[in-house]
Amino acid sequence: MRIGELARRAGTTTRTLRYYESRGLLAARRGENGYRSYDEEDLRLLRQIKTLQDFGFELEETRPFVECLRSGQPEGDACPASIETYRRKLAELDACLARLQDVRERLRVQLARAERRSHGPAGAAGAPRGGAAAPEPRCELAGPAPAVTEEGARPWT
Amino acid sequence: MRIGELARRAGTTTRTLRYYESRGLLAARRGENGYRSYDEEDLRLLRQIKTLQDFGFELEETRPFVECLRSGQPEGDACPASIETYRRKLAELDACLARLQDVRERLRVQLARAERRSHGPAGAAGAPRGGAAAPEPRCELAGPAPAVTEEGARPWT
DNA sequence: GTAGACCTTGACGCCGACGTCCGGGCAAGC
DNA sequence: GCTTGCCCGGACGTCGGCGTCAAGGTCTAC
Repeated sequence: MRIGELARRAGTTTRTLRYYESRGLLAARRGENGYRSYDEEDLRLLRQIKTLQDFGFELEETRPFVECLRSGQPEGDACPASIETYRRKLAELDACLARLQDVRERLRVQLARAERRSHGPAGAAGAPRGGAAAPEPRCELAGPAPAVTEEGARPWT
Repeated sequence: MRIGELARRAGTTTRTLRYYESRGLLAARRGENGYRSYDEEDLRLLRQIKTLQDFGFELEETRPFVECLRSGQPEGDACPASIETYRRKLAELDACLARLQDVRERLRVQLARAERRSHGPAGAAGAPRGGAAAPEPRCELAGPAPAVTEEGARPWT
């Protein structure tokens, strides 16, 4: 299959695929006309990458998994390097969670204090009021995957 | 005081101060020679900004607090807009924590499965072994503040 | 007068993971 | 032949929060 189809099936873009190729992940064969050619294996590699990215892995960190798959393993995390990466990532996540929880608590306290102060004392200035449509959570983790569109039947469109 | 001194006292750099000025936070008076001139109030503004940044606030999100202080309030979070920002941030943090915890759990499960598989079956390839010096936690929150250097007595140096 | 420490503005660099645009080639249907 | 749709590579843009360098002005001490 060509790059456009692979991109659609993987729920990504051609630009992304070319980018991955430039980074050395996901090499493509070429047809006579120079077009990139992919197979089902490549789709699996791509899905592995996407899954890990959803877990907050950086592109580089998905490399062990991709190479593991390419080495013939049925699962990207069947190799020691992949498992090691899992462990590192888990540790990072724990450190991250600890920090965020600490900050959350401190922020909560600050808010409580500020609210207490603003209840009694003077300084009445109309509050912003009304839901201002939350802007962006920001977790550097990308929301709950936007659903991978499989090629077949797409009633919408 | 001039920009260099303020930067030192606030534990930041002159570049940062000029950047804040360009963003409309922290305006400076100018001396006859064109040099920026700051006072203790500015130091307070800066500290407010730093504190919030440590909490993961983006620069723009510190604006309500800074303006609150400039309006004469004794505390940057004494204004409704600041409190509103606290609330938004707290909500964001909660959403972020929920996502991270979910990811953590999924990652933990994946790791456990991968480890189980790699215990029995073949595929013995020397594991990386040895601590590889943790690279970078990444929380977008900046570690536990590097201690603000106050101008007076500095035995080191 | 001259070295050194400080200040000024302006502009480019960085990082990650792509988005977007450009000019041009290729393939298929009408 | 012409349009439409896909493909190619190259290059610049994005975002936040500054770092870093360049070329020059200012003030102080010796």
